[in-house]
Amino acid sequence: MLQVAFIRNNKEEVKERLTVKNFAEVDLVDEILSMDEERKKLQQEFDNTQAKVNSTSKEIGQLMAKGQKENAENKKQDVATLKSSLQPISDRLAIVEKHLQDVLLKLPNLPSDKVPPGKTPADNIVVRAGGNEPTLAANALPHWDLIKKYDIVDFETGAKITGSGFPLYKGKGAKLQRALIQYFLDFNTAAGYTEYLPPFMVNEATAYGTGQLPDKEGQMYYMQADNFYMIPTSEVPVTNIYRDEIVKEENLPIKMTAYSPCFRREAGSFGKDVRGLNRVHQFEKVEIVQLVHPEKSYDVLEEMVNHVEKLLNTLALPYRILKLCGGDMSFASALTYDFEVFSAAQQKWLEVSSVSNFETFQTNRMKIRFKDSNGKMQLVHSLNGSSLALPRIVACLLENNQTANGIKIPLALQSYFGAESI
RNA sequence: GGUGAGGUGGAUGAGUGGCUGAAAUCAACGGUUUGCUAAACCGUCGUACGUCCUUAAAGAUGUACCGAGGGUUCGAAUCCCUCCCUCACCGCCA
Repeated sequence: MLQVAFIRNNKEEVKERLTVKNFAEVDLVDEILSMDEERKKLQQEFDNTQAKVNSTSKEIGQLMAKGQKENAENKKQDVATLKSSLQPISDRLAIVEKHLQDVLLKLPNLPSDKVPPGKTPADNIVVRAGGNEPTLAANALPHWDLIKKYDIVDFETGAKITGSGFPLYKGKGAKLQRALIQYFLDFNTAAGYTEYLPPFMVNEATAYGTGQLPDKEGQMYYMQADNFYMIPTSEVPVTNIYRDEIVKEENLPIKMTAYSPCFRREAGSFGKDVRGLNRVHQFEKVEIVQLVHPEKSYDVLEEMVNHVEKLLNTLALPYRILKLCGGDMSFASALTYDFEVFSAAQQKWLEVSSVSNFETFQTNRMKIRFKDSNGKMQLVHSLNGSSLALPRIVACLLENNQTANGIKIPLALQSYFGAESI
């Protein structure tokens, strides 16, 4: 959520940058500012009247103490009059504040000035690429055939148990999940990230904090009886660890990592690109999150990108890093790098990580602040990235590493997996 | 699910209708003292939204906030209602 004061002071810039993100309702900015004006006027009126009520009430107390009952009764009348004039003001104020809040929640984050213009994924910029594309045998199979051949993921039974898009991993397939999770977590903690295992359901306040609500309401599984949401990523519970906290400046950066299953309804995204592990409703992911000093967030973003790149390199998969254009960025992000791996049998790039700087967009909602050296309150910046999401890594790994003698497990993973191949 | 006890500032904790935005202690910060550390002493020490003043910082001032939301009252941390959460015990249970 953007800060009203910032919008007030940078109106034209805000509009311009929202346009970069292809945000259609730029007029909301003017609406916000006029509502904020009204809010301030009402607040002032309310405060002044309330101040009179308070001081008069104090006088009444003193008069009562002196036994001047009649004077006190007169003052009571005064207060009653004041209060009746107060009611409509506070009613109106509540409406304006609520409306202002609702509209503010609709505004996406501003893209940073480093964001390239563009509308579709085709406008994203390839920053760099690495790894080597394998040359596969003529009879190479896509991963949805490989998982059957080796009997490691059973979609049909997953669908029987729950529904489509809920894979049932089996045998070495299950162990590969466990090995990847363990390996990723170890890799992250070695880089100074503290490991967490968070709740997999969150309440409403938490879902608002990271921006899932109200923007992505329909994308989360919802438990009506308890008003909980299944997490779409561990970013949600992990970033909220520090909600409503004032952290010490010297404790920044705060670096956290967590494994969790991720639940996504993926409403409206059926059709192509959903075969096999390419798009599922439940998947495993290891996430990294940082809360940092605002001056450092863009350096940290690069650091996180390098971290993920290093991890991908150890898996020896062909990858590329994209800087997302304005039109392809998520609601809450100011700058995002996507990582894609090349799935050789599908001849297709698959997204396996998204590393973003949210600046103060999330922390303003969550009120995660620190007191700077001048004693002023400032919002910290939040960043996160996948390190890494499993299904597409597995898809790519199966396809690219298939041989006549089975599927080769990358060296870095072998000690976790306990074998050199499937 | 049941019963009981609770939720007050960074922490402990006092506070049962006006003198309480909140005692006291600890922590933290600044200073004095000091060979260093420690101790002692002095001072500062919540957040948000406004207003005034100012180039700004600082300062002054108003309002709100003692789990959340309502209510009673001239006046609520304090009384009443609803909800949430924590702890203990019981029940159920991986």
